[in-house]
Amino acid sequence: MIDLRALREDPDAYRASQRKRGASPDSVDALLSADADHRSALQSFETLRAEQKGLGKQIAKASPDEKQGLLARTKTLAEEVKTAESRVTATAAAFEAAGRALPNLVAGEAPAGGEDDFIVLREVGETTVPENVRDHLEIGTALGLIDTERGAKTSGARFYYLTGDGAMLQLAMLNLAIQQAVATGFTPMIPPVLVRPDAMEGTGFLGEHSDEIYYLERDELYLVGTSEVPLASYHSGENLGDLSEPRRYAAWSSCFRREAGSYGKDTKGILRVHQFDKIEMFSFCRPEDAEAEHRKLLSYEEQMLKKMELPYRVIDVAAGDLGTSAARKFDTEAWVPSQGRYRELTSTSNCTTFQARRLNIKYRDEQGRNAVAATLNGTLATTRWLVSILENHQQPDGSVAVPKALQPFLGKEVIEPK
RNA sequence: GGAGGAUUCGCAUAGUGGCCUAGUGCGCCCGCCUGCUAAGCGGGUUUCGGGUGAUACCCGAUCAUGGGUUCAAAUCCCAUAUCCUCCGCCA
Repeated sequence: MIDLRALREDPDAYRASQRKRGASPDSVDALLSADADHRSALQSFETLRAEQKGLGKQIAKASPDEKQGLLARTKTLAEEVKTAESRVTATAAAFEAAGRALPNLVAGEAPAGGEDDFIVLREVGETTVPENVRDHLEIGTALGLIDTERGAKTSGARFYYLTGDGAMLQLAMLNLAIQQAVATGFTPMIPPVLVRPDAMEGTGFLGEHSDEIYYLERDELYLVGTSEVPLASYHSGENLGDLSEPRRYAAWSSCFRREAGSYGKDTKGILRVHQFDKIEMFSFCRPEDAEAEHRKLLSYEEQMLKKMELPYRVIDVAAGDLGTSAARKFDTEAWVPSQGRYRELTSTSNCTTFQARRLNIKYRDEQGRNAVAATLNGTLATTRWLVSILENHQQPDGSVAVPKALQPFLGKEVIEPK
């Protein structure tokens, strides 16, 4: 949800933001007129209601004779109040719908354009394609780390088992990520992954992503596609005090995605699956600190990538490819030798006050007034990372070298063929 | 699955149709008093929206949520949600 006062003050900024996303600025004007309708309906209702309350007080004190006269007038007034109120309800619904239709104001620095208009901020590490390169599925199958056939037998396409050292490798990576997060001031969390409609709605996932979400109809619960949902919802409806320090959480969770509309895309291996595990960082902070916090989340992601000894690049995602809630987004993409290109491993978004406004998350500002907080999220590790780890660390003899940082968890330096 | 109870300001509670402009206590904020501290005294303190740019003032909404009855609802009626207790079933 957009800041309406800011919108009224400077609608052009929002029109420009829409154009930058490649979306129509008409939705800005639709919201403005819905807002005006709603406010005028509110005002006429409030005037009538004030009159009704005043008369009610007179009646309470009036003598029986006077009462009769007053009652005649209040009866018609009651009708007027009722119609005015229903007009308020109707305009409010239209206004809310228009409000939901407008995505967050894009940050000034974010590049304009669509999916392909990102800017590469930096490339780190050397990308190589080994001779006789094998993809992660070949490696994983040969070493007994990944079993997609039995995954399909049990659950269908895009499901898999991680087995033996494959399971250990993932646990090692997730543990390392949590450890790093705790060391940098995050509170570790294991959140619920089944959530109610209002939690899903509040984080904005029921809009553009609704096809992606598993829904348990009998129980009216959604399976989360990311722990961003339960983490954002954690403080919903709360006032977080002065927020002089950001509140940071890092959650481990399984994530579930239907991958509707991705038929034929990345069908091999574990690059795109219905269920995976993830460590997600989430920050609540003052709006003025959000940009610096965003940089921090990005730097934590890069730290993890370096610990995994992966070549990667950082991109500044273009406006048209931002989510509804994001004002700016940085992705990191790791090198995948078998494909000869970079693939997204992490994504960090600055949602400014957009998400928190919907979830009603406040803090107390310098003047002691309640104000809307900012929220940010970022990925610290996911199952997909295994793709890049296995492929970049494959060795000519068929083994895979374990990154140094994971060796203590795994108890070995190399995963050897059996 | 079944039966009961609960939901009121940050917390605890009072409140059975107009006296609610929601009381009280705790907490918190401001002040007074006082060698210091504690205590005591006085004042303030739900949240959201609008007038409106404004910390003042005025208006409206807000007693879990949504409907209804009424000139008038925290209060009466209906539905729903959540929490708690108990029973049953299951791991």
